[in-house]
Order: sequence, then C-alpha cells, then structure tokens
Amino acid sequence: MWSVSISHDKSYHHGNLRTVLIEVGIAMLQEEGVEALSLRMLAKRVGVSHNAPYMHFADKEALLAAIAEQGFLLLADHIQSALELTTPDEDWLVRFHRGCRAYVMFMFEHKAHAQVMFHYYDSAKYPDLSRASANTLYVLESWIQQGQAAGYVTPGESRRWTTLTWSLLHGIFVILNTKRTLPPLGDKPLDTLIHDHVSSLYLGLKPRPDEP
Amino acid sequence: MWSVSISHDKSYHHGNLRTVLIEVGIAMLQEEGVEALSLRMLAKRVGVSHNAPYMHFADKEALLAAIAEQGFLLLADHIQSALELTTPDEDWLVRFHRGCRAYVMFMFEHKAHAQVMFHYYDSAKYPDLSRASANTLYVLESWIQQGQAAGYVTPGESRRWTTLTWSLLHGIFVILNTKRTLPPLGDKPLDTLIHDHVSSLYLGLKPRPDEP
DNA sequence: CACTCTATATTGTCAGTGTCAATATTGAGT
DNA sequence: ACTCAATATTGACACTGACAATATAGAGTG
Repeated sequence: MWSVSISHDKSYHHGNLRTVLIEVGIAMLQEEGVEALSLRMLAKRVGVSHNAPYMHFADKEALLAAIAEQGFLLLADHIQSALELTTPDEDWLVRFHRGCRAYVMFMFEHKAHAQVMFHYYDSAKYPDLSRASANTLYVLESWIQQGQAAGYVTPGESRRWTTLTWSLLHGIFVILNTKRTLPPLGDKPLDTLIHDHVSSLYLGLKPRPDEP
Repeated sequence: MWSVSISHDKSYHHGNLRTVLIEVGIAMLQEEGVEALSLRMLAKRVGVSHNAPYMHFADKEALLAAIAEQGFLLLADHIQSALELTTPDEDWLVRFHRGCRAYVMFMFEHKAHAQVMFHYYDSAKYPDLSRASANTLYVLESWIQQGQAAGYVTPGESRRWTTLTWSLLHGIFVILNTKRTLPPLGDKPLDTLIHDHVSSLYLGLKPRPDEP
C-alpha cells in the first residue's frame, strides 16, 4: 500500500512524500504541539515546496487524521503485544493490569499521536481513521471478553465494560498529563499511579461475593 | 470583581469588554469550534477594533485560559448543586451517581468550555485558572470523602479515588463525544449510557464482602 | 526510440490571522 | 482646568491555509 523507495533524493518527484510528511509531522507535533504545527514549516523542513503536501492531503486536518489513524493502529498493536506476553495459566487480572499499563504508557510515549487521536473527525471523510479506531475498540473488547470467559466480567455486557475501560484509561492519561493534579499525586512515579488507579477499578471486576 | 455596567453603548471606552469578550468567545466556540475561533472575528463581532482584546488578554491563549477558568468554576458549582439536592438520609451511592451524571451532562451542555478546559496551561502563567481547577478537585474530593464517611470508600485514599473518578468521568465524556464508538452504544440515550458506565465503576466502591 | 498522458511538484497569489508599535480618546483625580 | 493612566484605534508585518496556473518527470504505448 505504501510506496517503496525509502531514500528521498533531490529528484523532482519525491517518491515517498506522504510517508515522510507523516513522520516529520509527528516529530514536529512532539516538539512544538498541535497549535504550532503549520503545513508550510513542515514542507520546508521536508525540503519541498509549500504546496506539495496538498497532493497527498486535501487539508491540514487530513494530515492530522492520518497521524491519528497511525496512532490507533500502533496503539492496538502495542496493547495486543502487551497482552500476549503471558503464560497460558496467567490470571486474567494480571493481564488486565498489564494491558492498562501498556495503554497509558503508550499515550505518554506517543504524545504526538495523543494530541490528535481524540478530536472529532467526520467519519465519512476519513474512513481509514474510522476503521483504525474501530479496530482498537475490537482489540479492547476481545480483551474484556477474555475476562468474561475467566469469570471476571458479568456476561453479555462486554461492550459496556470496554467503553468503560477505554474511558478510564483515556481519562487517566489526560488528567495525569495536564498535571493540574495537586502535589500528593505528583510525587509518585507514573507507574505507581497507573497501578493504583487501575487497581481501584478492577475491584469492580472481581466476581460477586457469591463466588469465592 | 467584574465591572458593573451591562449595556455596552457606542462609547469609546467599552467599560465591559473583558466580560463580553469571554461571553461572545464562548458562543463562537460553541458554533465553530476552537480551531475556527479567531481573535479578529471575535473583536469584529463584539464591535470593537481588532486589537482591543489585547488590552484584556496578553494572548489568544490567555482568553482561552479565562474561559477554561470559568468552566472549572461553573463545573464545581454545578456538581455541588447536584450533590446538595438531597434528603439527609440519602444513600451515598445515590448521591454519587447523581454527581457523576451531573458532571458528564455539564460537559455535554458546555462543549465550548469543554474544548479548552483540558489543554495544558502553564500554571505559573495562569494562577487563576490553576486555582479554579484545584477548587474543582477539592469539590470532587470532599464528595468522595463523604463516601468514606459512609463506609463506601476505603479510608486514607481519597485523593486516589478522586482522580480515579475524575479520570473516568472525563474519559466517558470524551469517548462518548467523539462518537467513534460503534452502533450498539449509539442507540441508547445518553442518560442510560452514563448510568451504566458509572454503575460499573461503583461496584468497586461497595464495601468489601465482610460487610453486608 | 519518440510521444503522450497523468501523477507529482512548483510558483504565484490572496484573504485571514496573531501580534507588535504608534497614536488617539476618554474619564477620574488633582 | 490639567494631568495622567487606562482603554481603544489605526497601521504594519510576517506567517498561514488554500486555490489556481504552470512546470516536470516517469510510465505506458506506438
């Protein structure tokens, strides 16, 4: 699907521009933030005319949507990898906790993507982004369904538990990231914070008292 | 604290400009979104020169910070009001649920504020915003502490439960608002969605099995 | 090989935008 | 009546997103 040539020489036809624009765009998002990112500076930095990006993206928004799409694909992969690091008899709660940690850490380590993933995009306009986002949801849901199979989640409500979990994980990232929380939280390392928060949640996931 | 004159005639000195800029700014945020908001259009719409806003706000960001500040103040009020509609013997879980609902509904009904409340702002640059945000946190925390007094929340961890709750509520709003959730969720009315999600959470809040 | 055709990139242009500087207007306090 | 500081205006500049017209190159065809 992507073009093949990697090196972009000084030829008139870049050959790889779309991919490079996304890569450098991500770098600039990381360095300066969304509101500081301009297509013109991006073009200049890539070494291309100020209008070249418009061959590959209808819009500035379209570029951001492409980055968001990549974010969702990477996120789904990252979570799945984290879940797969497992022994066959591993307790589901342990896996649940590891997945949550993987989600939040991914966001902190990919702030460029995070900045554009949760804006509103017209799904008709960006079907690929829509698919990528739906794919992430499926990954999360199948994870929760494993919890149902293990008896940790009440059956028949996997979608509800999925959006609940997603909401919580996203919220944890945003609240911790804006750093408007007061000192007592700020002292602990990020890892501990994630662990503590998620622990609190999965108390609600434990089997009802009528099971040991 | 705010200036008193309400009507803004065609006098050279507006007398009320800061307040009006915030109000009209909120209206424009609601209509067109953050990225479409420009100080110049705002000034034109208020009927003032394109540089008048710079008397009251150092920056475009400063205006948005002022709106965010107002958002936190309103939010804290809204939640507190919702919590106070109560009979003295009301079960804390009922109050908890009502507060959560109030939070999410507030966000949906104040999307203008919501758009600017959770960006990163330099807290040294905007101490008022910082205070307002901290104030909201205190309101949430005292709410949770009532839950501790009622025996619903494990003692000594109110800050953790507070940020957990805040994270979840914020996440619910964002996830539901971006509408990238799949159809099965989209059918239910918002109210039911909030109820279902929060219900799932407060299973974790119930007293441990060693209490009836 | 020559030739066309299309994807790709460039140059030129324009209205809008954020922000600085310089200037004008006003009203409150002396 | 006069001063002065707060407030608003006009003017200017570089930068931005986006459109239109033009240039280039490389792949497919004869």
